[in-house]
Amino acid sequence: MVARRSLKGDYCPSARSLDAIGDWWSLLIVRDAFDGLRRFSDFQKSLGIAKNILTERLRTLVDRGILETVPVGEAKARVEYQLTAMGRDLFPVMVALRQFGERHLFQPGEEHSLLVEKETGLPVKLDIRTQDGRPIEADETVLIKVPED
Amino acid sequence: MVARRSLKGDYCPSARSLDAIGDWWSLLIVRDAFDGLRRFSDFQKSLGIAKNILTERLRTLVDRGILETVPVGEAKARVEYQLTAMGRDLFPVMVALRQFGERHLFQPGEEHSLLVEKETGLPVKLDIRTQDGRPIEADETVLIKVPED
DNA sequence: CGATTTGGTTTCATAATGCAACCAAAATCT
DNA sequence: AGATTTTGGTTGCATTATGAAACCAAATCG
Repeated sequence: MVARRSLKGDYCPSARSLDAIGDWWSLLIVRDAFDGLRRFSDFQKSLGIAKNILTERLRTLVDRGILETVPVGEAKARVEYQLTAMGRDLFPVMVALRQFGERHLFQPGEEHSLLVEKETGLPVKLDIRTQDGRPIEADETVLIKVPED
Repeated sequence: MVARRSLKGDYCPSARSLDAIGDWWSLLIVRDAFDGLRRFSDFQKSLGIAKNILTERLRTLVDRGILETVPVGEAKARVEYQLTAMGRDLFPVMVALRQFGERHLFQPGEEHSLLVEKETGLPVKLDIRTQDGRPIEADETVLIKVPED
């Protein structure tokens, strides 16, 4: 394949994000981490991912600061994986993907999962707003370039 | 590689979304489409993607209803690609990815692009709220299962 | 009308991924 | 304690996905 190009140096923040978590499995691992999974075997069972690939993905997610290992029990040999603060900041990405899926990728009445507020049980909303709080659409926005200092 | 598993049947909306747009190039193509790119050669120049892969990705994005082709000029042979209504609904995903990147993947003072409101030039915000408008964090939410009717 | 650009397709080499077998350390059972 | 099972991987091999480059027909340009 000649090694796919890294986007780490791209000036577009979306591109860099995809570089960090945009491969096939990484976001699914992060989703499971948000669901509370912590052990190698948990991820493996949940995703049906090959073990060598899971090993590699967990390693790079740790390298990139999205997951961290915590020793389990007395021994330092066995670890669990949990989201870092940076990893938890992927929450809006997960919610955005979820809402797109809910809206467009399910038949009406089809069984699916739903993200709700713990306290009230009501579905959460995600929206894009201006600084003064007015909801805004894509065509009312534009991309500008912020030069280096 | 033995053909990676499709998530089209997964009950998790995030998983289905990733199935639709979660490969290496698709979201970058969608990002460029939001930036106004429409021609094969535009995407090719912007992304540096191999032409055969671009062909395949454009085709599946059209198949999945995220892009649509519009004939250009008189001839039906030449087409441009534009986002469908469904495709435009990926806007929050793009913004969420962008904001994560801005926050975590750039050095302070490093050059980057920024999404702003056309009218005011002010950066847009994205946040997750309860039904009554209170901003909410991941740990105040929980996933429930919505059974089929 | 001839040359160039656009929008691909085909071929080939290589990297990424999956599967299955294997293994050491930890945990559990007797 | 010793035997057995589970956990958390690693290794080797087969296959798929991807990229690069060559090629090509139709549209466009001069």
